[in-house]
Amino acid sequence: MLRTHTCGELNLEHQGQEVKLSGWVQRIRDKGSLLWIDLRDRYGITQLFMQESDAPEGLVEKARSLGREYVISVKGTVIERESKNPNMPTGDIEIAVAELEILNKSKLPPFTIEDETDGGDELRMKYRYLDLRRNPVRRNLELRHRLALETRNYLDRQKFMEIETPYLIKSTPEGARDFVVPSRMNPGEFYALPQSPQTFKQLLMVAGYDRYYQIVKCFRDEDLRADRQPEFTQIDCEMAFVEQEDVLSTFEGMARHLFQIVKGFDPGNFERMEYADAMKYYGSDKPDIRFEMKFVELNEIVQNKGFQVFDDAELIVGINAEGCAGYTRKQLDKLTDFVKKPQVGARGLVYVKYNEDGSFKSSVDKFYDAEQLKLWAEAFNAKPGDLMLVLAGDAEKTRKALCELRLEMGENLGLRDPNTFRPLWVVDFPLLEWDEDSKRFYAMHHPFTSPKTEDIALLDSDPGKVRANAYDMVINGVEIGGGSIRIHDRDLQKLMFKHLGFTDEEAQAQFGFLMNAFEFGAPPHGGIALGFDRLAALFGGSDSIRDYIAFPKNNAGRDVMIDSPSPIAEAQLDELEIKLNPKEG
RNA sequence: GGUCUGGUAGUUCAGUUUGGUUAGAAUACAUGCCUGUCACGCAUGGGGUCGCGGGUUCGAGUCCCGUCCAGACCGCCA
Repeated sequence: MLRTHTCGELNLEHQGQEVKLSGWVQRIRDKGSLLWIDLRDRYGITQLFMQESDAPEGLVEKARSLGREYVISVKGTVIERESKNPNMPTGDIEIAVAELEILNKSKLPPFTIEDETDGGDELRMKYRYLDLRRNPVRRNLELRHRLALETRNYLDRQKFMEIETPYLIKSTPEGARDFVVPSRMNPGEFYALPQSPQTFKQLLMVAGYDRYYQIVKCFRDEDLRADRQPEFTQIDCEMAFVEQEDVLSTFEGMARHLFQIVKGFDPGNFERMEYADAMKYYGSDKPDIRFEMKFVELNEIVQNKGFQVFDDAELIVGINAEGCAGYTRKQLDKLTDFVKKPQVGARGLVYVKYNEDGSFKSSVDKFYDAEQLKLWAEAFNAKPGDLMLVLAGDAEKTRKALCELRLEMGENLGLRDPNTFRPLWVVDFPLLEWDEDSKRFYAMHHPFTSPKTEDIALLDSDPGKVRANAYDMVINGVEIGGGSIRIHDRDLQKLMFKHLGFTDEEAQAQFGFLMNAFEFGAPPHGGIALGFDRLAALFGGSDSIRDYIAFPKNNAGRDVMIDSPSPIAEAQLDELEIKLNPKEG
C-alpha cells in the first residue's frame, strides 16, 4: 500500500497514528538539524518533519537529496506541531518521518508549482500537466465538475435522459465553418464534426424521447477568442410538448439550482427583455444589467442647432455617468481614444459635464448654450455632478460603439463586480438577418427556429420584421446559452428554407432526413443549448474559458503541448486519396 | 483577412524614448551556515544566440526592413 491517507485530511484527532503518505515534494525547508518537507497531493499539503539528532540513519541525507516535484512515499507518526500554522487545514500536525522512499525523481519544473506561479501563459500551456497541479487550476476543474454533476442531478430529477449523438455527421452550408474528416472507406467524401447536435435532438423528439439532454463537445472551425475554442462543451437540451414559457422556466430553474448548490445563493427570478429593447437601451443583444446607464437618444433635441456632426448623423445617443463630472481632461481624452480605437469605431466623443454648482461644461459649448444643455440633462435624467457622454453617426455602428463605452464606464466605476450575478432572458429575437455581402437573409438562430405565429404573414412582405420564438440566457453580459421553439411542420420548414434561398432540391438534399421525419408525427418541441465552458468561467469569475478547460487550444487553434495540428504521413494521404494543394505564397 | 501589445538569465520583468564601459533586478537553482520553519533567514556562486534573418552605423538589446511566435480585439462565430 502506497498510502493510508491523503495529504489533506490529517489533524489532531489522528495524533499518534502510524500513517503512510504519498505525494509530490512542494518545498523543503532545511534549518540545519531540523528539516521540513511540504508534501502535496490533490487534497492538500501535509508537513513532514525530521530531526537530525533522532532520525534513522541516512534519512536526513536522503531528504536533502530531494528536489521540487519528486514523488515520494513516507511512513511516520502523526504528531502535534510545536508551532502551528492556522492558515492550513493540516496546520496543527506534522508527520515525524521514519521511512522515506523516492518513487520517482523530477526534473526542475520550468515554472514554480505555486498558487502565484512565475510562469507565463505559453509555458504553462506547453507544460499543462504541471500547470494542472496548481491549486487555482485544480479548483477551476473542480468547479466545472460540480457544475456538470449538478446539471445532471437537476435534469435527471426533471426526467431528462442523457443520450449520445454521433460526432461523425454531415457538413451543412448554414452557420459556422465545419471541421471535416475524410472517409477512407468512401474516398472523396467527408464527415463533418457537429457544430451542435441540433438535428439529432429534434429527431429524438420525433422518436418520443420527450426530454433529452447531453453534456457534449461541439466543433466550429472559426477564429478563437478568450471565450471561444474550436472544440467546446454544451449542455444541449430539447423538450417535446412545450411552449417557450415551459423551456424558460425549466432552464431558469436549472440555472438557479446551479447557483444555489455551487455558489450558495439564489439569484431570484430572471429579468426578461425583448431583443428590440436590448438593442435600443444597451446597444447589445447581451446586455450587462448589473448596472443601468441606459442609452438615451437625443436626435430631436440636438439636431438643427448648427452642429454639423449631429445634423449629419443618423443617430445621436448617449449615456449618463453618475458622479463623473469631475473627470479631468486627461480622463476624457482617454475615453475619446477608447471610442476612436478601430475596434470600437466611433469618430469622436462629445461630453457634457453637469457641474455640482449647476453649470455646464461641454465639448460643444460653441453650439449649445446652458439652456439647451439643460434640456440634454433632462433627457438623461442627469443630476449635478454627472457626466453625459454622447456619440453620433450611423445607427448600428454608433449603438455598438456606445455599448463598448458603457461597459468601459461600468468597469471604470466598479459596477461590474464578478461576484454579483444578474441573469436575464433576452426574448423575441428576429427570425432572419440580412447579409449585405451575399444579399440574402440568414437565419439569426438556425433554420429550424419557428417564427411567431402572428408574424408568419410578414414572411413575404417584410421578412426582416418577423420575430422568432427564440431566446438567449444572458448573465452579466455573457451569452450563456440560447434556444428556440422549433418548426415541427414540414410545410413551414419548407417555407423557411425557401426564404433562406434554398431550392426544394437543395433543402431535400441537405435536410431531407429531418423534413421526412416531420411527416411521421413530429410533436411540438423546443430547447436550449448552454455554453458549459462559459458557465464555468462565469461562476469562477473569469473572462477566459481556457482556465476551465483541462487541455485548451491557443489563439491560433494549436495545442502547444502535443503540438497539433500536424502534418500526416504521405501514406495516410494516399489511403484517403487526398492530394495537398498548398496556396501560393 | 485586419488592428494593437509583447518576445532580454530556468522564470517574471527593467533597460529600447535619446545607439556607446563588463546587459541588471527579483525569483528559481547550487553550495555552506542555522533547533520550530511554513513566501524561513543569512552568506557565496553559477546562469544570457537580448525570438530569427537582413540593413544603417566606427559601434545595435536599442534605429530601419522582413519574418516567426505569443496574447487581446475587429471581421468571422446560424
